[in-house]
Amino acid sequence: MVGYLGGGPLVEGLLKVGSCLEARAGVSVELFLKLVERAPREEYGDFGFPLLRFVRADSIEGVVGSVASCLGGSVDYLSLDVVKGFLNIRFNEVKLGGVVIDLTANGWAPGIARVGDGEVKTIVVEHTSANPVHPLHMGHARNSSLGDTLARMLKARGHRVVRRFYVNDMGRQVAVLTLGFKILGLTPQYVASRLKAKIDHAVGWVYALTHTTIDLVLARKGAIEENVESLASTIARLREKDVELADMIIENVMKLEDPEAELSRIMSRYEAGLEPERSIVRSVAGKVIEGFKETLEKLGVEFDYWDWESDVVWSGLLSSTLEKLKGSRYIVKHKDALALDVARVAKEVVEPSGELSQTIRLPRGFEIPPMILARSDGTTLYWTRDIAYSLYKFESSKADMVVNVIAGEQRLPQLQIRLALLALGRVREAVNMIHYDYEMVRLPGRVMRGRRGEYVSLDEIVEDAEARALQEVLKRNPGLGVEEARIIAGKVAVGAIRFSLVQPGALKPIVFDVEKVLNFEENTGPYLQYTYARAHNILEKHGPIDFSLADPRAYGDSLRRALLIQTLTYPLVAAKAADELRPEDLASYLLKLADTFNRWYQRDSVIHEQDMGAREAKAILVKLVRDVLSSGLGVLGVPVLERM
RNA sequence: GGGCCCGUAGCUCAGCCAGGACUAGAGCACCGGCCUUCGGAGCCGGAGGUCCCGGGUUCAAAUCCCGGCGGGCCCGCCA
Repeated sequence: MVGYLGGGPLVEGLLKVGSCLEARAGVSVELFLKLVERAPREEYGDFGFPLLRFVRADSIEGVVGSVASCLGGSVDYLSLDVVKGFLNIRFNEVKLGGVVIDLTANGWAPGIARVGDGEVKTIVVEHTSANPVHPLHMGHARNSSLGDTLARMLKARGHRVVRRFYVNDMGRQVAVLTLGFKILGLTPQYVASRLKAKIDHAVGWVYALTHTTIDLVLARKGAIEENVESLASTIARLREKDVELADMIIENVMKLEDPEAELSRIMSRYEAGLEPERSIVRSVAGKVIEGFKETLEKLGVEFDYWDWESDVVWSGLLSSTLEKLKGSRYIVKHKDALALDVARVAKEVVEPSGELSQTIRLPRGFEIPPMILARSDGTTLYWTRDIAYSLYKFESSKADMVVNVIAGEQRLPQLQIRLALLALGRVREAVNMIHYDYEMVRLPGRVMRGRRGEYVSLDEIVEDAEARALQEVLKRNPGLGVEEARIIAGKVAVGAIRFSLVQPGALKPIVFDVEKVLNFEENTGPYLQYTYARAHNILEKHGPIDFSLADPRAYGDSLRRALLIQTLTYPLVAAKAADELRPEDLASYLLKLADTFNRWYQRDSVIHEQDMGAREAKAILVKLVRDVLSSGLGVLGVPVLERM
């Protein structure tokens, strides 16, 4: 079983019940923790476990009696009983409260329960990995928010976490961009200053213009199916920004007889490390990455490593991996190209093993197409490089697990990569490479298309949110200086954006709605930030807590009691959310906690409390809430604020 | 044509994986109260639902299975 260190008295109580249940009823502690849940009604107790699923109805009473005697006197602050087939656990709030008061006096605060010493893993989280050809947009924001939150959760759980960004600089997209800059013969810095734009935005403009013009050429030749008029109008729209530069790109691209051949040439020259492609790509993509960093920094997202796809090739890692693949018995020729028969890997390696087919996630009855490893001209494809990179992620960090935060549209290639790892005999890596998939953010009625310059950039969203937050802050705190208001507004904006992207389950399609992100009311990040600020200020007004005076009998009141139980559940909820990679569970827990707290403090004053024992006990409750919010918001990357 | 994801109040979502305490919960918007505050980004109350549809399994289905429908994504010597 996984450990839950430092979970506090409530979690320890539950764990003891779980281990007694394991000893006396054969229900594993793990299963117990999975199924135990808050009781829906107070009269049932605090937590319930559906024992009827595991034990015959007529023997339930006996089993629970046996569990109770197993517990013996080891925990005196909880009791068990049976209602409607559920094993119900009720905490004695006065005894539990007493334990908590002592612990808190000695510096304990609820945080994510940590795994045991022997269970610490090294986990690589690769996320965002946007193509360095245009600025980050809302779609990437969901990826970054999820990825960064996962990394924070796993780290708080006690694991070693390595955050990686994979720079895709070898694909056609970068080649398109390189063509644009080759034509211009200008640096991205110069273009940016001419356009008076942030550098990644300026590069994005060159990219969209070059790409769309290429497509126009191809469409006219009938090589691709795109509407010529709509391409032309996109070009006209983009051109307005800087007619002179635009015309250079447009005219020169139009002159190309075979743009596709030109792109291939650029790609293979870059793959070979030749100039000027090498310098152009590295400098242009490098500048875009600088723009990414600036944007991500605002959101509190950082990386440990920026891995360039080209380095995977130039370091020889790709060729050595390819050599190993060539030695595999699953290698085939597919229409003259070197390919891997991943369908056969699935049939021969995965299917016979029930365990593998669960983790590898094979779609049922689906013909998995062969995976082309190299074009007939010998150049490689991005997924071939991704096989090598996958191995690199494991090896360079000695990782036990790799979490790839990648949109759901890449499910098939991700599956093929896992199968390729199996073909190489790398079972451990295949099983421990998790595709954390999420559905993409869409604009109402259409998708965001970087190659047409159609997207809502993340910088714009952050700016809008900051402006909106600033209005709110100034409205609510007229006395605040503008500088301080700006700082606060920035944090509120980040809280709003990150929370809104992490709160819905990752598989829910999100249609982007500015108003929704800019809403700061209940069920939002700012609502939680506000609740934290209130809790903090109550404690400030209250002054230092005198723990020796705190009287746990004060926790008999039903809202206070609810708050006590709820805050003490945090270590378990957060640990489970981390283990299951479900940030949304943590988000909804925090919202519920904030609701309970807001309901309570408005009708049960702390600093006006006359009874000193109750006053200090209540102050401790506020501290528990504040500490939980601080931990939870920290994990979600929502900044905490003491004033707002 | 095949595969995968999603479908719960007008809107955004939780609950589904591990079926029972569900008389299906929140928020937004709407209606009515709290401007006598430990800061109203809050609190109290109201109204609002064929849990997409149809079968099946079960003592019991929003939850599991089958078949549809609707939306999205994928099935390329693109990334």
